[in-house]
Amino acid sequence: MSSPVARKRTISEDVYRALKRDVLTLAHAPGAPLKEHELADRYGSSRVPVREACRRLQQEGLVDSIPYKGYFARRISVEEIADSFELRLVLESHAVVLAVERAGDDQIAELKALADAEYTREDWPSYAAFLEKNREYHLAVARMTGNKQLFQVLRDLIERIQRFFFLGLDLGDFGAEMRKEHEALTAALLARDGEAAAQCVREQIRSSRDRIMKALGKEGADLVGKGQ
Amino acid sequence: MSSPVARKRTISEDVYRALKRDVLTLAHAPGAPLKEHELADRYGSSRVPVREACRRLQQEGLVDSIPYKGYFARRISVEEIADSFELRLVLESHAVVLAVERAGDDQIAELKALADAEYTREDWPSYAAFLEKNREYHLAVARMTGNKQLFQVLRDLIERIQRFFFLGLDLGDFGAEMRKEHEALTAALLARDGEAAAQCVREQIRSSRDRIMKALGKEGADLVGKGQ
DNA sequence: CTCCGATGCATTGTATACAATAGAGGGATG
DNA sequence: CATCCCTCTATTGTATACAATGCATCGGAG
Repeated sequence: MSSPVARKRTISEDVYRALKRDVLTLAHAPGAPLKEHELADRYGSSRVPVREACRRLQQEGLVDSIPYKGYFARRISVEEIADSFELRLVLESHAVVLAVERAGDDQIAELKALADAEYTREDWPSYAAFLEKNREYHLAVARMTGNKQLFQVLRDLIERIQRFFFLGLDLGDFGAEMRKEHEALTAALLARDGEAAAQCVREQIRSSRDRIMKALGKEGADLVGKGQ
Repeated sequence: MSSPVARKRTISEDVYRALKRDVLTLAHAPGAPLKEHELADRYGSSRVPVREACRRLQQEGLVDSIPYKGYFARRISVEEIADSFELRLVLESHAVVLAVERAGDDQIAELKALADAEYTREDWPSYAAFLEKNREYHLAVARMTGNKQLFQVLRDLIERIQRFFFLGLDLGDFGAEMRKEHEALTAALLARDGEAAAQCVREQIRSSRDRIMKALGKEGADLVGKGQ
């Protein structure tokens, strides 16, 4: 699925990757203006690659564009959070059913290496690495469907959802829980039990959503919009 | 859902819309190189807006980009067709269930105006208009879910699928069939019968897919790639 | 004091100039 | 005759110059 030839590097591509990373991790806060010249300095290019990166991110739903006003890191609303998890529930619970039907045992076994993520609290890099590994796990499952369209849609969605976890909410300590959920899912996949796998995924997604929603209710009233 | 204020017009936005339309209707054949200067002439701008439009379409999966080689209207493969319809089946059959739960009677009633599309064979503009109206019907249903994330994903997917219908395949005469299917779906929605609505959608999508796949098998071996 | 409009500045939108790359074609060499 | 390499050209990638727009500021009118 990933291109075997090393893609030619362009500044535009580098800026896109860097800017996307920074938007996903909220290095650019939701709603913050992305000034072309500032970004050009930050990423070491001229305005042109910055603009191309912004346009791509706009199309991904990570950036808003207002003509003659500028680009802005997309705001996060409770509506977006609710909608995103609802969509993810549909897509991913179906994805695992397809994975059960189509993945090889070897592919499923590889998941185990991605299922053991942990992090130490109050340690941002560790937390970011944990989220990254968790995302890789889910993307690996999505890839196993063999459906590239589904994979790409789910990948983009999961990336957008990543942002919610960087809001600085107190989500409690969910490393251990997530690890158990991953192990249960991997087991269900290996057992070729689609319904059990789907159930795992549904629980996991609801659990993530509930953690965020609960934390939002308590402390996040000012962090996110109410969904215009 | 659509912004009430008239968005400022920029050349970049105009080119994006025009180029997208032309890619969707295969005015640019799958695989055809999109030369920046040519497009700039065609759409009456300089290369900059063309490049921005290409970047956006790249992110939508309608255009491929190869650094220092150029942009290309994305090729169509049987794999993409199969994957797209499989994904659409999941998304849209779930969407109608949500629509049943959340849409108002008035919204559903508005569907009737979009359900009566017809076309005359061998008449390209009529055919294009028919497909357009059909798409609007499905987008209206997607909108009724109230889930913007789902709507946008489904909209992009349905747009990509539109391309398949411009391949020039002999799909038979499906105007009447589609109209009946739309009426059945509208009725199911009004009756608030989610399962019946989902069944309608599944049948409709399978029917479309089968028409295309069957026609491809007969005449389209050279029109599309075999995957990868 | 408030409101309104003009003016200036910061920022984005667009065009163009220049640099880098890919690919084709041709000529020398074995 | 095949092969390699060089050059030349078409095309894209990037930087920069200029135009258009939005916004804040300031000054005057009421």
